[in-house]
Amino acid sequence: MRATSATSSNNQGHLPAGALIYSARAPGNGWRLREGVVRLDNMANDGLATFASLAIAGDILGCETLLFGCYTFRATALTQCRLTPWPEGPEAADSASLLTSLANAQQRAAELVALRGGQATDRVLGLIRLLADQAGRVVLPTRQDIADITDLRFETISRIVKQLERSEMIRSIRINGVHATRSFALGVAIP
Amino acid sequence: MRATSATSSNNQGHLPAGALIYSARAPGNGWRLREGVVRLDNMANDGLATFASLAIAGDILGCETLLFGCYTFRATALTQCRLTPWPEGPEAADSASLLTSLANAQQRAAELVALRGGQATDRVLGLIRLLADQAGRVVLPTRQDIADITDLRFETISRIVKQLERSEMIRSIRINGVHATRSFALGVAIP
DNA sequence: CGAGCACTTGATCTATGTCAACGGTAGTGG
DNA sequence: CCACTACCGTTGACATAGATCAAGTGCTCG
Repeated sequence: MRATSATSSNNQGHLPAGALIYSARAPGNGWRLREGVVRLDNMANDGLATFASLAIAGDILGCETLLFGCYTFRATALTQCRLTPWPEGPEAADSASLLTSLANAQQRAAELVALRGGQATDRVLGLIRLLADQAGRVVLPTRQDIADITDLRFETISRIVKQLERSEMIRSIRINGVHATRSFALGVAIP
Repeated sequence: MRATSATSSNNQGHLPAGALIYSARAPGNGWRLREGVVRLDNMANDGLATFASLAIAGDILGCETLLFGCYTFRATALTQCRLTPWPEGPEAADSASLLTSLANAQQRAAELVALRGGQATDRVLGLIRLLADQAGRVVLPTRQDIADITDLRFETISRIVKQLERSEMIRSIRINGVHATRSFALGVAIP
């Protein structure tokens, strides 16, 4: 783990959870995230990574390489991901498509802000809802990754997830190839 | 205060601190923020405003109106602001300009995230640095607005600002027309 | 000069952090 | 196929940063 790169050989842009997608300050191209969840980190000079942002299906990653020639953040896959190169074909520099991406980015920023404010339980629930598919199924990142995203501690996340499970807000399900403690179905409809 | 709108008569797009720029779900056009700091809020159905995002000089506001026909967030001026309509002239739907805005938006999201994590003092200092001009001068928003941005309480902000002043990290200065408790110069260089 | 905010400050409470020990899962190598 | 081991997650006991509650004080503007 933590070795594969999107530019390396991979099966049709599929990357496993935990994989490094690209490194900060490395050269490369942009990507469209088709499936999965990606974590972006600011890399301090001393090599310390601090959570910077989140990308979910549909988002554009690394568009800044078109401007600066290299990536600003480090990107790692939090769940299994599928990426395709961006810009591509006629969609390319289409300004209508860019406008949509800009509006999406501003919406995503607001969602991220919401995940870092208020009660701990609400933050975790907010993230779970953000990551859930239409059927209410989620493959959660590790407790530590959830903690980094919500600015809480992994022990706190562990307690909250367990409590949500006990109160039947979420229900553990098994998905092949996914760690037993990470796949859930929402017990209640997404509001 | 809290009454003027950007679309109303105003002197050359200048708005005073506290002014409403536009309301969520209202129709209108996009804006380029030329000077000042703007707060964006998510408006719940019950009229409750929750902080969603921050815009600083150079940012584009309300670009989603081109897609949806109305604003997603409510925008209010935290300091005196100057706005110009967007898109405008040749800059218009230029995809290079949109790409820059997209990269900026992603950078801004990361900065916002950083303002909501870690020690309270670091968050406030981070915001002060984000808002300071090149000379290290800042007109701070109200304690309550700083609290909403950093997800702290205004009493906590008050204590922290006072402590920064006493430890000479910041120094109060007087600016005409600005409340005595809000204008500061950084006592230490911006790292 | 007086009213209304915005800010300051003290005392106390509590949600979450911290530290520590242990348990379970899954990947690895014999 | 099993044993080993490295993570990852769970749980308890205790500490603390910041929240909350409660008076004040001092700007600004009318």
